[in-house]
Amino acid sequence: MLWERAREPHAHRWSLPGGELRVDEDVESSIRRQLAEKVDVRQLSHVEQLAVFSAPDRVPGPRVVATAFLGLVPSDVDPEVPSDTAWHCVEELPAMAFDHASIVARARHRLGSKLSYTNLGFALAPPEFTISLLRDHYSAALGYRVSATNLQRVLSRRLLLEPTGGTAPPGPSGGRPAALFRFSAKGIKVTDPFAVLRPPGSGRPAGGGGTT
Amino acid sequence: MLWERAREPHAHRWSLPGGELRVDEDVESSIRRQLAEKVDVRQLSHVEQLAVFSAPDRVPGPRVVATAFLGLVPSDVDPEVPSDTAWHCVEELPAMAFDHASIVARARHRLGSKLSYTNLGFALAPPEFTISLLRDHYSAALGYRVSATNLQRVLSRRLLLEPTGGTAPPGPSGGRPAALFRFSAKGIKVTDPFAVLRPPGSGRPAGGGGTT
DNA sequence: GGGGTTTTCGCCTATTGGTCGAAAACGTGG
DNA sequence: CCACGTTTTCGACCAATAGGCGAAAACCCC
Repeated sequence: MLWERAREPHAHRWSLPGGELRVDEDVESSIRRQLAEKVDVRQLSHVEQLAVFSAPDRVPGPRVVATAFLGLVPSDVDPEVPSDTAWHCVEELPAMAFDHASIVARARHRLGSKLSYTNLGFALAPPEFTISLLRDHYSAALGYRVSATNLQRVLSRRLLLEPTGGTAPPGPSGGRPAALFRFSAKGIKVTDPFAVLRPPGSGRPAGGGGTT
Repeated sequence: MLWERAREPHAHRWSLPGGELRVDEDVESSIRRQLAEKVDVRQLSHVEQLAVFSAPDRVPGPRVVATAFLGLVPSDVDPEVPSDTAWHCVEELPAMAFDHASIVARARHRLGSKLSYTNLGFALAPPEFTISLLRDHYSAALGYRVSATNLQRVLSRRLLLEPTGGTAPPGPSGGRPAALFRFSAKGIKVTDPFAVLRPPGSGRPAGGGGTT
């Protein structure tokens, strides 16, 4: 989600939402506030620090240090955004202001990596979803085709998929109705690493702490 | 590596090395400068951003935002450090100033996680090393016993180990001389994630960009 | 009811991680 | 110099995971 800058520098170029850190908030509170106030995005399914961008010349004038975040919104929510703001497909991004293009590149890389070894994929989907929908999100994020068969098997083995019992109606061209699933917390708990060679006894990789 | 604070606040408590960001440097240059100037640590085998710590009350007085780093030094180099600075074993850390204990906890978690899915382990070892030495480093970082047999096989399969042909003399209690290895760049290139389900053609997981 | 479509499931294979025990190559002490 | 303890190395074997393929299931429309 980008908004079009009105003023110089870099007028009319697209930039990431953000703003200044207040003295009484930490960086995560700050980005959540910016997103809520400026573009009315409140239903973030995942927020994590990406990196600090601090090159002295990253913006003209006095140096600005930015803490970049990766934020995800489920695909079924579509927040109303101001007129100067719009969603863009990551495959075809416009010219962006400052170093924001490299920030986006980092975010994409991070998301792609974490999809395979965390349960971050569920942050992209609605509470109830079909395997096909989930596969489409994975494909979009990863940039290549993903097998629905394998995706379901891998996630099932990790105990992350729980059938709701319901089914979704097929599309206009027919087809078997897809079973609905929800995310199950019985499996891997965290939204983060694990899989460290293999902790001592545990057959399952152990969960770690927060968003490291 | 910690140094003991002389002044209030938190006098006599141990804290992580660091300092203020200058206007003409980015955060990584800054931490490298601090380590070189203050504690004469110049041979870092790996440096990566950990996270921003920005709670308004993390230090007394005006708010200080810290960008924390994970830095690794090979086990064969032992930089001379000032008298108020000392190496500490992560298993038995002293009381630490501010929120530095939580920073260390994050760093440990990050290192442990990345050991299994990156080649970060080689940053802990000298240019030439035995499997036993490498295993000891892995064990220390992970906090549990690691099998040398398995470590060697896993790393070999990833094409990361290259035998030098030489051997290391056995210890005072005898034993077969250990073969020496060096890190090979033929395998996974990056010091970072990959293993994304499985990119299209590639039998090998594809490498990504920098230190994301 | 037949043809096209989409999902689901079962079988088969390849790769990876993990364990175990034997063999190799060294010191040492009688 | 020869048995013994020690450490490393290597092979065999097993379990868990990932990926591919095709058949069957369940729906649409005509």
